[in-house]
Amino acid sequence: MSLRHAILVLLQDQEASGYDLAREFANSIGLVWNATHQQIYLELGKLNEQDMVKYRHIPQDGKPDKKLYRITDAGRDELIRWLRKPAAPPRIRDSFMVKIAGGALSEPSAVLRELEDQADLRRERLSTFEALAKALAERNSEKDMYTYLTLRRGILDQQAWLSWADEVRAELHKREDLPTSA
Amino acid sequence: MSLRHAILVLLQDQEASGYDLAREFANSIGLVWNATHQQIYLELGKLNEQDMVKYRHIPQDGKPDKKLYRITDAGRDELIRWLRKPAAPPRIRDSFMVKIAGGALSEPSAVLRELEDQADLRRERLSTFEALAKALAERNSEKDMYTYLTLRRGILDQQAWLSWADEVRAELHKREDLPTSA
DNA sequence: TCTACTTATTCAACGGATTGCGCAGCAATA
DNA sequence: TATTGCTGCGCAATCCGTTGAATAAGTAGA
Repeated sequence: MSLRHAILVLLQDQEASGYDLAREFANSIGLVWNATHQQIYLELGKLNEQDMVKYRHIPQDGKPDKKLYRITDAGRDELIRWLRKPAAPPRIRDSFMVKIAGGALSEPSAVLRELEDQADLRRERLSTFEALAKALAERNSEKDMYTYLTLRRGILDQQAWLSWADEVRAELHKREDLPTSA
Repeated sequence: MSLRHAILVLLQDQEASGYDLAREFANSIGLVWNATHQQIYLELGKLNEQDMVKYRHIPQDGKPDKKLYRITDAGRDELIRWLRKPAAPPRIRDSFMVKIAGGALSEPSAVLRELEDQADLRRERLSTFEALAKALAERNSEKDMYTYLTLRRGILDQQAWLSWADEVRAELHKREDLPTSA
């Protein structure tokens, strides 16, 4: 659980609606970790109940009304408290690892096929991230730095996965008698 | 959701109780991804209802009775079906990324301190994994291979995180005027 | 003109995961 | 003797996350 804190972080800078947050999410942390708008609205509701945020109701014409949320002092306190509290590193929860263990017992070639599919996806993601990171690095602004670092995290993660895939491929070919190419 | 499939994979080899599975989990996939016994018992219950597994009730003296679960044909079918179905790569859900974005706005030094704490943890985990992997590689048995690959995944993951931490450290030092050492 | 997208919020349902608790008895150790 | 730790199972509550859908009105494009 840290979506609530992610929201509080984003609200530190400016007032925003749930919709705004959903978009901002998609452009920063969400590049790597996405949250749906439902989640965000839900969390905003809870934060409001707990007086971590408050909102102004803004009637609009042409567009639907919106609620502009702002962080409160209680919210800022909670955020700081959370920042101080050390967090446990997240677990890897990759179903593909299960497939490797399972596939070897039934269909090794199917696992290899999926390995290649996943690798393609990862390579694609990698080049997307690299392009975005390059663009951000050139602008070199203070505000973009966190987005840049987030992207770097994503990049290193893809690279690590791809290296792992190389090892898995080699191991499987070594053990089974499988063709060298797909 | 792939705990159910992880369980089915483990049950392919042998009959096991929930307790056994919890332990096996801790020694293979669970090195990297842990599941609690509650989750496992719950999942076994559901799998049983759906006839994916069946069990024999084993009375014991000295110890509490146990249920030895075995995979059924329906379970094996389900497993194969799942193995064939391509899965989406998991998202990175690391609250530390949120902290970086948040900490810079309030207390950069606290974030750096936690970065080092996390790095220590990761380094520890890394050397544990490396020791285990080395031992497994020497035994070089067919059955250990999947555990070995799982460990390699964990190792590469820790290394990637540590590289990222180096970048974060460098970036933060570049921007803020902070001392070079902790 | 009809379709599709954007802005904006919310409800409902389900399933997965975590936390906390309880029961039960044996073995080892402090 | 008292405490801890291991084997073994389970319930209940809560939370987190995903999917799907509904409502509502403007605007851009085929």
